[in-house]
Amino acid sequence: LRKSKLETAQTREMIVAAASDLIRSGGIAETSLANVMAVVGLTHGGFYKHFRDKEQMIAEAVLAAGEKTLTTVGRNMGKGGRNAAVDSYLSKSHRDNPVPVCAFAAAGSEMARAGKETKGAAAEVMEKLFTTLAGDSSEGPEARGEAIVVLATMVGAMTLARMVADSKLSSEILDRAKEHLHR
Amino acid sequence: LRKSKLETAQTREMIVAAASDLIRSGGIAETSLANVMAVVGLTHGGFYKHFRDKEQMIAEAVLAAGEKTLTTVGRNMGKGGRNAAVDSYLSKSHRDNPVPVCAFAAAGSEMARAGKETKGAAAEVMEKLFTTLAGDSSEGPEARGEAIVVLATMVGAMTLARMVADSKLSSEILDRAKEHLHR
DNA sequence: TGTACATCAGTGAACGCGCGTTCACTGATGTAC
DNA sequence: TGTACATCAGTGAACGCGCGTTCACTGATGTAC
Repeated sequence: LRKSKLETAQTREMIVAAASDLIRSGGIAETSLANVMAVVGLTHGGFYKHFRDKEQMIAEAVLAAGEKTLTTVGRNMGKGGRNAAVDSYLSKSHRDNPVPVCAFAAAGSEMARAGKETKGAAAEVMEKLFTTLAGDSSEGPEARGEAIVVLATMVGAMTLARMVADSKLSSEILDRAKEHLHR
Repeated sequence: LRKSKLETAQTREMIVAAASDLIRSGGIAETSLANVMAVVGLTHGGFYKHFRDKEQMIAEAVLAAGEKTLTTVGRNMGKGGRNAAVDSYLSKSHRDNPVPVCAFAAAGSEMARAGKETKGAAAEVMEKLFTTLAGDSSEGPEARGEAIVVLATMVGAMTLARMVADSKLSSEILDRAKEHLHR
């Protein structure tokens, strides 16, 4: 049952959005094509009318997830500067969210072993995040370097905080990282 | 063909060591029992004479990998203090090592979704690393908090550095993190 | 504007594969006498 | 110390399952006249 061009484009976007959610909640390996298509409400066979293979979808989903992170970080930067962005990222609600905002903390070590397309998408998102975290140009030439450190610390702290079951230790990690990154 | 108690204990250790290597090179999901047993030189059926299930082996392997990290970090702390430990961790050779020293950077996001035993092992390793990175007690009461930040930044920076294919950007991430953590 | 045909989004069964786990079996090790 | 038997480490086939991918088919959409 052929669909209109508009519907086809919408379906493609829905697949990418579903994959973006599943990656952030369960990582890349657990994001199966059958699950993605089921979320969209389609059967898995139709997947290949939209994508060459799983890798292509994952790469686009990483990009889409990145846009979500950028929007959130950008909004917080606008509201309360870098401290606000840091506090939001390292909050308990972000740690416990079943569908976290940041794909890097949710699937970073998998992306490190992913294919070219996925790593390219990750690099693209990372560069944009550095720019956003560096703030406006009045921040000086050190701003980019600082932004790199801020993102690395946030991703590492969130990953460690999610790795431990003990909530006291987990909170301690988030709190020390927040303190450290405040300026 | 029953083996002697000594041989049985050695086999078990070899399985854990093989799993530790495979986790650090390919993560948890890609570490299949058949691969682990093949590395040891056995067939996969015998696995269950040593472990209840995959989870138990993974948890022990995380602990074993942690001991490796602790030894390396401890040795570098002794030789050149925290700066030396940071430089070694964030070196290009650690980034490019097919069997990296640190399981947290290699499989952190997978550990965050792992079972109780694995997360317990991760927490145990983490506490020991905090103590080692805090140095001797002359460092003051801030030492533990600093150690937490140092580990989070190292794990995050290494994960980000491995995620990008562009080696200029990857080196930039490692260098900014090293600079930042030096004291 | 209406008709005839080509296109193609989506279906659902099928493929080969690797996974974790189970099991009957083998024969050397460990133990009881 | 020697013998008889129980134990159990390791084998290799088998299991059910979910994976990514392919394919013949359906029928609405898009296009050419």
